[in-house]
Amino acid sequence: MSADPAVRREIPDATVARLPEYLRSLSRLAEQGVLSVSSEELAAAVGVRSAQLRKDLSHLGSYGVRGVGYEVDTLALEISRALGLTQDWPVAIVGMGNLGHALASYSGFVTKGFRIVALFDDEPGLRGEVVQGVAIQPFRELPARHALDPISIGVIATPAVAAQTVCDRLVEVGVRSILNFAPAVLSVPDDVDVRRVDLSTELQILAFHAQQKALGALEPVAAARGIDGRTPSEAVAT
Amino acid sequence: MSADPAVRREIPDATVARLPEYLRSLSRLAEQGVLSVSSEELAAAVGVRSAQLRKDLSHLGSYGVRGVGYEVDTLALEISRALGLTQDWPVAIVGMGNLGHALASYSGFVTKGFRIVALFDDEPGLRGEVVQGVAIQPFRELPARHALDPISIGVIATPAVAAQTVCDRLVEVGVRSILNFAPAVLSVPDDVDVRRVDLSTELQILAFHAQQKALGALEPVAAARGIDGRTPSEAVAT
DNA sequence: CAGTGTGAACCACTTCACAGCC
DNA sequence: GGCTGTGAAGTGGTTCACACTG
Repeated sequence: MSADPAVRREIPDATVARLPEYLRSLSRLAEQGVLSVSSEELAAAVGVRSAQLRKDLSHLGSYGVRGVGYEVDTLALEISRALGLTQDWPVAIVGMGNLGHALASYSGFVTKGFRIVALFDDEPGLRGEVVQGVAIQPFRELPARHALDPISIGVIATPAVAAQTVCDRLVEVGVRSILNFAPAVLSVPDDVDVRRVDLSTELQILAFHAQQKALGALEPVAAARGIDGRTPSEAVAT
Repeated sequence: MSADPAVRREIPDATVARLPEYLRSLSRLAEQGVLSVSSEELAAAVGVRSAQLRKDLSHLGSYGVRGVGYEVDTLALEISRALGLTQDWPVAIVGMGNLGHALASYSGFVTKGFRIVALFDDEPGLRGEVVQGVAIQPFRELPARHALDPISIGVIATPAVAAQTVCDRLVEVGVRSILNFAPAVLSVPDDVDVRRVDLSTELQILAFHAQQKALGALEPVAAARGIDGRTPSEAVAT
């Protein structure tokens, strides 16, 4: 195996998942004119431990100053670079119901690196409607649209039944990154990356924790005196 | 202590996060009239390994039949029970923009266990609009609404700037489970459970993987120099 | 015998604690 | 002196492989 010294690959998935949070906090700090932060401060803002933050950042390289902290701008730039946000990612949304509209209008989209280049929906009533400067077109236009200006990321916001078909078409034209909001498991080739966001899954997880709390509460025995000051041992964490 | 023998608590978070997926697949199978599945089949449908599935299910109890598999109905019921879906969870949505509308209309909501009891938005133009049988009301009505029919889960679908205030009010009246769609980190007391769903985080994670793939692709010759890629062994996984 | 349930090995991530540097 | 960067220890989750059972 290789112990390549000069590399910055091999960033753990768990770290990658937190980088966007760090970036968001850094952007806010930058807006407020803050020039420098310590790992302690930034970690507090994001809601992680400072050791975790430092370890995460160490995967990107050494961008802090010992005894001082991190320069906000520099760190933000390095995280952006690591995430690939210094380049432009053309995004297409398929399915322009309420969710599709919400996504298209979502401010976070426009910000860093992402650019909506196409909106698809076969509903005749939506044909031609312009959202955020982009006109909704029938999904069959995908190949032509893609040929014109290649799509990097496809967002599926259709009903579950349509999701797999839409996904297949996207993969067909060459889209390799898919964000799926439909409650369906998509099957794709190995080289395609799918992430799923699902409301009902999240609700069910909340319900589980809520139930646990409820069950714990009516556990009379152990509560010798401690209903109030829960030991800081382990709160229900995300 | 806490070695309660008669309990089946202590389900790992990672398992809890997968149970909703299992449940969804089981429901689909049930619809198709399938009566029994093996761990192999169900795992394939969900996209996990069969050993993982069996281990997960073992945390709930022993509901399979050796040499045969799992009875679809029974297993679905047990998972529902474990997740707390056999009871009713009253949900309120705050912020009825496109996203709020999308969430309110989301079919997954209505299904198991979740019931929308209130929709809030201060926008005068939305006042009184009825979505899925529930009228939108000003957020200041929260305490009254909650007193009338307590809310278990609050969904925040407001802009980021309003999120913390909305969250504080929810916590104030006693809501202990919050699903946050706003791109903001909420601070809450220990006993409140917050889950965040964030579009731009997901996009950024996709962008990272896409970039990795791109870098890997132009590796064939240039490994000698500082560029380095990764071994082609394992593809980018979620 | 086919397929579950599970100890044990393995692996990834987190946390600790401190050396190193500004 | 203060804070980063990081080996080492600790924790939790996954995978293996097989004993067990209907």
